[in-house]
Amino acid sequence: MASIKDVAKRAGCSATLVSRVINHQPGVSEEKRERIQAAINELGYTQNLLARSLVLKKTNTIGVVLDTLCDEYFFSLIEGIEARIDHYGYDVLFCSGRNSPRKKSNYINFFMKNRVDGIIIYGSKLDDMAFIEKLVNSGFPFALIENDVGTLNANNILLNNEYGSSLAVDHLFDCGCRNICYVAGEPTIQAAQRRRIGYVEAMKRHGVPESDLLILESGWTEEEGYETFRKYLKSRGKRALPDAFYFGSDQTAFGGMKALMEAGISVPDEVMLVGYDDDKPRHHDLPYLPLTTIRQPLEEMGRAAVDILMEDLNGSTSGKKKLMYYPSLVIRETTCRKQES
Amino acid sequence: MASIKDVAKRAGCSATLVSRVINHQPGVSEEKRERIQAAINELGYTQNLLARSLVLKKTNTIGVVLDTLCDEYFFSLIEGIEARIDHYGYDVLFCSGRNSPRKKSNYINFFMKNRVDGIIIYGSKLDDMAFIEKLVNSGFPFALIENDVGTLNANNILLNNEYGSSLAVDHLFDCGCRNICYVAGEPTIQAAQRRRIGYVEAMKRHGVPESDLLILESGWTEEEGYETFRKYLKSRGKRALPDAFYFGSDQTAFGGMKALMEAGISVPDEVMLVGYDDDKPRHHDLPYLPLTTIRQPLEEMGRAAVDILMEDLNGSTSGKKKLMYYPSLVIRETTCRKQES
DNA sequence: TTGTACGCGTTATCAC
DNA sequence: GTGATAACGCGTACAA
Repeated sequence: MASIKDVAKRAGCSATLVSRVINHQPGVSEEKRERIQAAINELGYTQNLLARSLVLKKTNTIGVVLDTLCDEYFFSLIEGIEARIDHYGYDVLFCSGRNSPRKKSNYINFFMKNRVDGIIIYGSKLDDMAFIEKLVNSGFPFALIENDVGTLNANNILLNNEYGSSLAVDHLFDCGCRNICYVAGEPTIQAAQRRRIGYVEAMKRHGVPESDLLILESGWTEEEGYETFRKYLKSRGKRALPDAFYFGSDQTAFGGMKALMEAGISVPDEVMLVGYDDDKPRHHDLPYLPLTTIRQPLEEMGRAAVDILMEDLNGSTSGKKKLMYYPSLVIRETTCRKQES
Repeated sequence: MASIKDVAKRAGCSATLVSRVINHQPGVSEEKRERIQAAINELGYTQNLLARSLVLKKTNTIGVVLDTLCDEYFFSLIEGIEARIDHYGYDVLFCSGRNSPRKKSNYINFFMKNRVDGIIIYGSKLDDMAFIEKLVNSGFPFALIENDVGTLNANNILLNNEYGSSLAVDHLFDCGCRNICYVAGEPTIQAAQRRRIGYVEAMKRHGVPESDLLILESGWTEEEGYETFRKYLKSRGKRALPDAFYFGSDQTAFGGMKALMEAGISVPDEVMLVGYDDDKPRHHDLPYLPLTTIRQPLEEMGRAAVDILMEDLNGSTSGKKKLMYYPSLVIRETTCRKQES
């Protein structure tokens, strides 16, 4: 690979002038500029960003670490990040933790070794907390989405999951439901815990004593939801169902819906369903009913993450920022206001 | 940020020893090793990969450039790449051209400036050919998926689109269809042209004269497919439909299916449908019929791209490699063998 | 306008 | 086992 010196030699000048030409800086005579440009073309020279960033102590790049790249759920977030980053003239690099905390922290470490100026990290399992703490102590600029670091001094973009649960429960009460079962999942995920707490609080607010609460434990995939509901329906026999199920995740809800439909139970007439995430079914072999759900403003959060990180990078603000976003209710066909009888 | 020299000073030794410790190399006394490790922890030192890669002339990283990160279609490809890359101990960085050829070439240029050791590029619009040529001439290691560069000397992983079309047409003939309309789209996409050619050839092989061929032009999104079919159905009035439609893309097929169902036309009884890509509907508000389609071995291609690139990087082979993959037919519910009458 | 000299943080070479 | 030293390719004071 041709270096800046090779170009200089060929153009018959010093590397300084070549550097100026590459970076569109003034202070080069037209004649030299042309000769240098010609030499660049002849040699097929490209700037070595490694060396450049090394001396500049700046890469003009930010890294994004997600749990996986293969989940539609992240599309809005990615679009938000991409849309906003151009505004700052930065490049974005994405990588995936492939659903492994170890891989994820590996990639964060990779980025921290001066490969990027700042990192945007989505979510995390609870057991990553030690890692997050190390990250905070390192002083490396980053913004963390959907993982509450509490009092730790970090840029933190959060979603109010308790509020989401209250939206769901309130809506179901509006629809005339009283006996609402929560389908919980993945206790290692922070959001899952919060949604569960939100459910309990909302039910209590509606006057349901905690001892009357129904909670079904399930994994958060469609398959697990399906299995959970098959067993649940089987074990109940002919006993009456709750008025409604509120699922901590849409995927679980799709699985549950499938099991209910197969059992001949009519949604929303016999039982109403509310999910969480505004996600889509992964399978398409069934006529899934459009699911009432809780939507998170992911695109907006992606843009905010970029903005916050850039502020941090430019040192325009001193402290770290915490932002709280609120989800909204999306009413579809698995819930409906029942006729007053 | 603490540098290797800071660590050396604190540990009371030279940078050389610190380097050995970081890179797990032998030739350091146990005593020094411990003192260095302690200094590293106290200073919160992290290796600067920029400097390391600069001197090593190697980043141990490959870059992947896709048209977009927000399309399920790429999931298998991404998984294939990720699954295989670990085998080589490399890191992968993804970035998206955001469906803009300019952005895409920007990112390729970015990667080429010594940020990665090699690049995997998916697809391309036909008008990128000039850019591809530049890329080839640069000598930078890369593998190009789904874009035939012809005689250009490049690692090229291809899909036989003509073969896919012949699978579709043959299957429809098997189902008793004779009058098969091809729904073409996006002439700027190489694959679209090939599929069209494949359709024409297959029909001719079945004895249908070229002048009898039916081709409907349409964009490749679901919305465009829907609009195309609404207009088409309207303009035809009561005249008979073809026996079948073969779509150059599943998305178009979903749109067409929607329009057909709305018009009260029964699939597959009145008309059969075959798509291409083994894609999923983007919308879920309709009970889409599982679509018979042509599936591409994207995961395998992703793995192959990594393998080929690594061979190239290690210089174990001299020339560039060309690989041709063949799609397969996936029979679902939009086609069926009709009863012999 | 132009060139020299130095430093960025790292690793490899070669003495000791 | 240990430590100078040079080199990677670049940007930038500073001097000319």
